[in-house]
This record gives sequence, C-alpha cells and structure tokens, in this order.
Amino acid sequence: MGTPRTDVAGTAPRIKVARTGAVVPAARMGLVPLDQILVGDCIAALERLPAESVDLVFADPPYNLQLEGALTRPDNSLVDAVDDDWDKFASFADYDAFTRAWLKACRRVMKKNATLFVIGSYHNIFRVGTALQDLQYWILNDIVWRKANPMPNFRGRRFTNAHETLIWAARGADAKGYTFHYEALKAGNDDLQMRSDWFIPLCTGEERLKDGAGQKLHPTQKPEALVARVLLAASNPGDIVLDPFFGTGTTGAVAKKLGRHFIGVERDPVYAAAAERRIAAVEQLDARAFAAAPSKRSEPRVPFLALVEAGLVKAGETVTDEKRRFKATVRADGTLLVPPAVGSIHKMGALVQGFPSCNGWTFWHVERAGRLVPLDDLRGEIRAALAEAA
Amino acid sequence: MGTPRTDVAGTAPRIKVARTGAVVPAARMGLVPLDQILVGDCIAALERLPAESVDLVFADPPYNLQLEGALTRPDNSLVDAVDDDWDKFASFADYDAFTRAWLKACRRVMKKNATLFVIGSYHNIFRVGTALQDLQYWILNDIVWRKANPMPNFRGRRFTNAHETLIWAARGADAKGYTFHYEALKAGNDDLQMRSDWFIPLCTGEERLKDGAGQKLHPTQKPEALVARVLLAASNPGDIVLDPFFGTGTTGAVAKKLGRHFIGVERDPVYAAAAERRIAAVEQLDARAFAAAPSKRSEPRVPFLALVEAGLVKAGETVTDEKRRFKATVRADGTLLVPPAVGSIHKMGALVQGFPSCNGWTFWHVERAGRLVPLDDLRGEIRAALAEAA
DNA sequence: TTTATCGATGAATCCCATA
DNA sequence: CTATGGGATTCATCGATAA
Repeated sequence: MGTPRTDVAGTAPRIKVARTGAVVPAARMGLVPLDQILVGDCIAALERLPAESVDLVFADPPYNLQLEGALTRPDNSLVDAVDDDWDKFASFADYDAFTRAWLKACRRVMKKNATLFVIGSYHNIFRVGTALQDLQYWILNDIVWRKANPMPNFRGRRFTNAHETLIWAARGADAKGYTFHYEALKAGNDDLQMRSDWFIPLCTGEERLKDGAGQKLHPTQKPEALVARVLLAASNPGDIVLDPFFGTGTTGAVAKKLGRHFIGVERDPVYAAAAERRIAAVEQLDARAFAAAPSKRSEPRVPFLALVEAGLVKAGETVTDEKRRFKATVRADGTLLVPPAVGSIHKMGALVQGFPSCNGWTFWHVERAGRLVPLDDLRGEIRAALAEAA
Repeated sequence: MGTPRTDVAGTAPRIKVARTGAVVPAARMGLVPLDQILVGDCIAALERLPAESVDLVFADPPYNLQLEGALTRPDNSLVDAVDDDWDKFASFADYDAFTRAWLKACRRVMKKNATLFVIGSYHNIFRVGTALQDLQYWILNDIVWRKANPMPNFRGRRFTNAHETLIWAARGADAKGYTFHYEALKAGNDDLQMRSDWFIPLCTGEERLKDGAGQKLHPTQKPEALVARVLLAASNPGDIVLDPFFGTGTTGAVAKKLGRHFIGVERDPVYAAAAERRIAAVEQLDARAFAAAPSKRSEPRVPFLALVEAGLVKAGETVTDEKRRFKATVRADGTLLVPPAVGSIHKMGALVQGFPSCNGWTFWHVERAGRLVPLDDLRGEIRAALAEAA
C-alpha cells in the first residue's frame, strides 16, 4: 500500500496491519487513516473514525447462512460451504442487532452526500434492507448481481440461486447531491441507461486468492468487476471508500486501481495480511482511464446572452423549434420575444408549448447554411473556445 | 367462472362477486369457496377460510411507494403514478403491521406443504422478507423478475429500476414436501435449470385490461407469463391457489387456463367485477399444454464495458481504426477518451470521423499478436463463452 | 397490402446552484 | 431555511395513422 496517507499531512498515525493478529489501536480521533486496514472489531473501529469523513461505503457483511448439515453434489463430493464462525448468529434478533450496529456506525462516518452499497442474499438482505429503512437511510436502488456462472442447485428442489442483491442507499431522503456517473455508465453500456440488473461472472481463476494448499483463501471473495462498477458509478477519483468487512481486500484493490482511497476494517488478521499483500501488488491505472468524465451537468454555465454578444446569434434574428411550429425574436439582452411576452429561452419555450418547463437550448433553433441548428450546438462552440483559452 | 365448485361436492356456499360493492358473507367455516372472488377485507376473508386448505399462495400486496410530487418525461408528458389510497401507509410500522397480519392469516390457511410467493419492489420487499422470516416461513428462493421493457429513469439520477423481486417461501423449515416441478421447468428452459432471474415483458397491449375510456383499469396488473411460471413451478393441476390481493384477477385467469382452482380476495368491487368477467372469458388449455412453455432466448447484448470487465480489453489501452488514422484510450468505465471528449465506442467513432453515427464494434481495433483485431471479434469471444456456460 | 412514422405509456420513492 | 429559475432528462413496445 506504499506510504500511508492521512488528511493531515505529516501526522499519519502509523496504523499498520497486524500480522500477528493483535488488534492495533486505530486512528486517533480526527484523523482519517487512508489506504490502510484496521484490524479489529468492525464497530469499534468505525467508532474511532471521525464523523462525516467517507464518500462511499461498500459492505459485504456476513450473510447469516442457515445451513444445516453438509451439502453434497450428485457425485457425492462435498460442497465447500460457508461455515465460518463469523457467519453464525444465534437468532435473527442477534443478526438484526449486529446489522443495525454497523449500519448506524457507518452512517455516522458517511459524509452528508455519501452513499452506501450492501451486498447480500435472501438469507440476510431483507433484514439489512429493513434496518436501512429504519435507520433513516434512503434506498436509491436495489441492484441484482446476475451471476454468469452460478453454482447449480444440486438437489433440484429450488431454482438455481443465480443472483445476489445489492442495496444502494443515501444517508437520508434529503441527500440529493450524491455522486452518480450517469452519463459515463450509459456510454459504457452501448449508450443505454445502466439498469438495476448487472450480469457479471463470479470471482474465479487467477483473480481468486488461494492459500498455500491451493484452496480458496476466503469463501465469499467478490469479483473486482462488481466492485469496480460500484466505485465507478458512485465515487470520484480521490474519494474515500470505506469497507467495514474488508476480507481479502477486493475493495482496496479496486480502489487503488481506480485512484480512490480506501479504509478497510477486517477482524481476521490472516485475511487482513492477505489483503495487504494483494493491494501492494496492485498498480494504479493511468489516470486518464478513470478520471471523472466531463458530464453535461458539470460543464460551465453559458448564458444565452454570451451567444448574442459573441455574434453567434444576432439580435433581431428569428429562432424556431425544430418543426418550425413556433418562432421567437432574439433581443439584444439575451431574452426572447414572443409578442407580447419576453423572457429567457427556457421560459419562452415553455410558454409557446404550454409546458411548465423547457430546455431552451435544445428546443430553439436557428438557420445556418440552410439547416436548422439547435442553440445547444452554438453553445458548444462557446464552450470549446472557453476550454481552449483555459 | 362457470359453476362454482367446492371441495365438498354439492354444498357450494354460493358466494358470488358483489357488483354492488357490498361485502357478501364468505364461506361457512369448513368449506372452501373454489374459483370465486371474495369481495371485502383481505384479512377478514382469510380468517373465514378453513385452516390448511390451500396449496399455493400468490400475493401482490401494496408496495407502499411513498411517491411525492409529479414526475414528467423529457417530452414533458406526465407519468401516471400509482397514487391510489390503498398504497398509502402512515409509516413503516403501519405497513409492517399490515404485512404481518395478512402473512399470518395466509400461513394459517396454507396446507403443511403449501408455498407462498410474494412480489414487491425495494420499497416494500425487505419488510415483507423480514416479516416472513419472523413468522417462521422458510425462504426457498428470492426471484428476480427482470423487465424486458421497464420505464426508464427520466432524470438520470439512478439506475433504471428494471426489476421486481418475488420471494418464494414454505410454511416452515420442516416442510420438505412442497411442490416444485424441477424437471418440467428445466425441460422448458433449453434443458437448463431454471434460474432465479426471470426475463419477462410488462403487461401491456391487448393483455392489459382497459376501462371504458381506454385507460388502464388497474395500475399494477401483472403479466400472465409471470404468474403462469409461478403456478407451473409450484402447483399441480387441481390444486387450490389463493390470491389475497386479487385485483383484476390475473391469478384467477392463469389458474383457470392451467387447470388449477383459485380463491381470490379483493377489496374493490370494481376490480372484482372486472376480474369475474375476465375469468369467465378464459378457456382452460388442453391438459397437454400445461407443461412449462419453453422460454425465448435472445442473443445477449454485450456492452463494451463487459469486455473491459472481462479483461479482454484493458483500461488504459489504446484502440485505433483499421488504418491507424485515429486512436482513443479505453477507460475503466467502458467509455473511450479522445481528449478532451469521453463517450461510447460509437459516439467516439463518429466524432473522430466527423460522421453522425458509427458502429464502434467494427470501427475500433486493438492490437493482438501484432495484428489489429476489431472489438467485434472480442465481443464474439464473450458471446461464445456465454453460450458455452449455458 | 405493406412499411414507415408517430404517439402513448409502464409499481418511480427521478435536479440543483444561487440568492 | 425557502424560493427562484436555469436547464437536464427516456427505452421497449404496442397500436394507430400515414405513406
């Protein structure tokens, strides 16, 4: 992981993974231990982090699988199921208490516009979702991870359990400013909106961490592609991503690759050590491969008046809609005249159509070289000139 | 619906839909009102049914959507939202109380090996799942209904909400003898196990019931294909299927088609009357047609992002056209960078050529073993892998 | 008659910076 | 805090209408 960094230069609290298994003291209050793994209890570690300090949470909590007895394949080979102690809870009440505790601790640490992803299966996700709602989180989507290659149902008594569910939630209903790279996701998806069902293969092969005996090191290692899509969708380069159930560090590896910071919390020092080795071997991608793409919403605002002042549209010129059903006259002050009304390009577009609102940039057109050109194209020329000057 | 039948021949309690809106007395205790609609409160009606009398429950309860303000499409048309009184609850606590009451009433009526399906969205399904578990139901699967044609996200602030969730649960963990037509489903699915994600279109067109003015009669009518798959999977001909939120009778129509009996409970006499007319017009299919219908398989759409996620193209890699006149950089989110522009492989192909459109799959190439390979070939590899996995 | 175009619509928790 | 107003935002499908 290289040199640990904090948000206060030169005062890094030197928190390191404890290969010995001892729980080391976490960050001193007020400091954010960037790109580090805190070994120890999840809730205690979270409580030591400063409030409102992380931009995104990715959580892969214990699923509370209620497996009774061993599961065998048709050839009588044993299915290596999740039977670890950390996945055992005495009752739903215990699981709920645990769930609410860590969700509450995460919420305190989240910045106002941070969001949280939790992944789970039908064993636990309903309890997680209920807890989220009860704790005033605001669900934005549930997302289905459709597995390309799920484990078949060997007994033939149920549908193949071919998916897991992620819940994406904001800190509250009023947190409207969360990060969502809508345009980039759409562009990467053949120019169609990214849907709530994601088709991604399991984590297998080389990506899957193995122990010395060639056995899988962690029973539920998630594919990097899944975590990458989460980080690309809902965080920016330089953001801080918290993973309270760090495991073997998939979140850390993806965060480093994509130029995000991470904070990992992991109880098991063996997993934490494996995660540290794994992340140390990861190289960050070329910054151009993950830099925030320019989105229309983030582009500089250009008032219509600027087009008139630049001479791209002349005062006194007529603008029309695409089908020439409506027209208006450009005034020297950057307003439009639709006799007797005068107002912005948006207000006048809305007025002539009888709509409550309208995007005047795309609605109104001017004739150039015998063709109708939307004002938006002329605005693009101004923006290009601005970008060149900068 | 023809002649009402009961499980005690000759003693039918003559319960009929009340077109007047009055709640008619339901079955006398001990009798099961087959193929009839009980008009009135769901829980009261269920409590009048004999214990352990139905084989399957399909429930489509209110979702508690909690919609505020109006939503308009980009063309300024208004989205016809679900704003009915029956979907309004004062709080999660109220919704939970309602949910637990009807689930408890259903459980009493279910035979020992009966199962129950509930459908919902992220607004309510987590609360339903939690209630199921708390009431000692045993979840067998959660199932994702992937919508072929969901409504888009018009504001670009979330993922397209393209699915709903069904929970399939047995009466208890000890109920091992439930009906599941594993072989039939597999045979109807190209000899592949039926997975937990189902791809089915919305209920539109002719199937959608309309009122006199041509408007949809019910705001949330479910597609028959969805209900048919449920009934074919988890019931036998002659079985009794209970739907406590009958609406316009999709469950009844499908049950009749497939030779199952139904019991419907519906509060709204207008919906109940429409359901009765609808079901009366349905004809039972030839018994040989009851076998699971084969599902349509369409060639999967593979977005460019999938190639990046699979590592077939690396983030940061350069792509060029066949004659190496233009180049672009692949980004981790599946977009291309042609500084300073970022967009889909198609948009960027069009941009560099100055064309209005371009097929990025055939235009852009990557170098492999010293030769330029079109992206389309790499997409072919993904498709081949998908076909092999299937 | 066939094909192209246009309009309508679906369980939706759907904007945000500035004053 | 609220109010204002600029301006950003859609996919698959079905049916009616036009060519």
